[in-house]
Amino acid sequence: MTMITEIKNTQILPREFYIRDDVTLIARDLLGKIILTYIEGVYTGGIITETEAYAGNNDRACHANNGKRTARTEVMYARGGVAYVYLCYGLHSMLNVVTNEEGKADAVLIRAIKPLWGLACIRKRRISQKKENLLCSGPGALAQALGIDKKMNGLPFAGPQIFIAEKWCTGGKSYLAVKPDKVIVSQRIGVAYAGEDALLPWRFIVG
DNA sequence: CTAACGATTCGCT
DNA sequence: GCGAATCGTTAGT
Repeated sequence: MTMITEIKNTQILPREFYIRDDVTLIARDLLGKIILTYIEGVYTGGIITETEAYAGNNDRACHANNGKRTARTEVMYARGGVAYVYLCYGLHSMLNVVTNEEGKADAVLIRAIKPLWGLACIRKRRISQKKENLLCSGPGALAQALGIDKKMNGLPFAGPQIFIAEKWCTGGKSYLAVKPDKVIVSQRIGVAYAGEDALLPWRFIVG
């Protein structure tokens, strides 16, 4: 009964949010935003707490560096606001937010969230993880917690399967994205192969 | 076709 | 701290 009201009050991030040229700015701005998936009738999600920026040009850590086009990277060239999901080490799905206009292959890797919605379901998906604070920390863990895999590659963050929002209404309550008052900046994880580009301060954590 | 490896995680020492 | 798990993607033969 309250469903219609809830949907109406929810504020999905507008497409313009993603269509900006500075991917590091977007990576920062994503901190504190609300992210959820809707799978088999269950919403799971939380607040974004850690991101990394990857730039299509002049960033050797980026899969689509300097125009590299393969079947896997193709979605990175799409218009911003859709998901880039790929499998890492044969077992972990990585969730990225594609940004910038069509043809510019920037993306933001979501590395961690603070889980708030669908905790029972999240714990079920993360059955092997006993520590509550590690449920959604790390890109592979986070994707597993939210039920994200390659099937979600290319889906828009405007829903209905995956959402990023400024405001989310559920259970008669509304939640606003929180602007972190402190952001810790550091080098990106696991990109040593990128040479000098591995040193770029493009990892952002809510402090 | 083949081989090497990765934007990682977890359990064990 | 170390190493196994595990397979799609990629580049090279």
